[in-house]
Amino acid sequence: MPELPEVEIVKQSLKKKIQHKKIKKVIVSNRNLRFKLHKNFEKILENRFVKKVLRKSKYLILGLDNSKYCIIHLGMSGTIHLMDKTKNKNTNLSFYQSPILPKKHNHIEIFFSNFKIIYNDPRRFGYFFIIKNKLELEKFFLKIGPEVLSKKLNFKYLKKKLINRKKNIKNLLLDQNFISGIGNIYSNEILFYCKIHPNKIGFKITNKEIKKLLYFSKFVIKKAIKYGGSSIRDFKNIKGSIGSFQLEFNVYDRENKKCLIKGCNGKIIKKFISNRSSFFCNICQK
DNA sequence: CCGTTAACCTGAGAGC
DNA sequence: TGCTCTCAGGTTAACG
Repeated sequence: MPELPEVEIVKQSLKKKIQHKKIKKVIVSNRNLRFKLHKNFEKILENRFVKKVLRKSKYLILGLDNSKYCIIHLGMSGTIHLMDKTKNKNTNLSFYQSPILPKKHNHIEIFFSNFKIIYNDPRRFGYFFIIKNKLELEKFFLKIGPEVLSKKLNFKYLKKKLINRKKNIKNLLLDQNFISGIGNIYSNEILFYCKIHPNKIGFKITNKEIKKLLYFSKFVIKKAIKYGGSSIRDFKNIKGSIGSFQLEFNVYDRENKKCLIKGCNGKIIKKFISNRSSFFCNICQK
């Protein structure tokens, strides 16, 4: 269930482990992920060197030495685990979820010389996608909105995109064609910092608020990366977890708690806005 | 084109 | 203990 910061952390640990390494073997036990796995998935990956490990928005990208790319989206419950052959020890690279993984949800195993990585995904909303070449990769990412941290996300872009938009700002922040990389946790946190009500309609967002949105969306995402992402729900079970942004939440999962702004007597409201839970201060956010 | 809703899945936790 | 219900960090097809 990762957003940009969590995917970034997975990328960093994955890169350290598999970049410049050769894929020896691939074993797939379930091809039915969000999208059916490529017919020749194993063949395409086997005996290839991983030249690059990248991340764009919420996607992981493995660049192979045959000019192909493997894009990975973790969906809501996808995690990547590392199994060391010699130590027979399982390390969860996606530490935002419990390291205990029921084997029945291990769908893909990628073997390197003395370790393997395992893709585990109970809900199977995640997917692996093969991209032919660099041009196709660029095309793929042109279809989604600018990444929250990119320079393409600027005042001019937001101003233009907000004209006549009747969607509320919470939904717009979650819309990957509007801005990519933000999910439910961070959209709530960003709007809290901006003091904008999640239900505020796009075209009613003022210039001053656009500036705040730009500043705080980049600020929150960068801060979350710095804290190693958010480890929620199972995080208490994870020893040695470095993801600690959940301790910095102002609104997410803080229903009925006091607003953390000094002097504000507001409390945090939980409300469903378009099927996603929204958390906001009933006084601060207008 | 735009906006909304339901759907895709499984498992954890709450309430009874 | 066990049943039923709701909810979960995401996306997208289908519809009006």
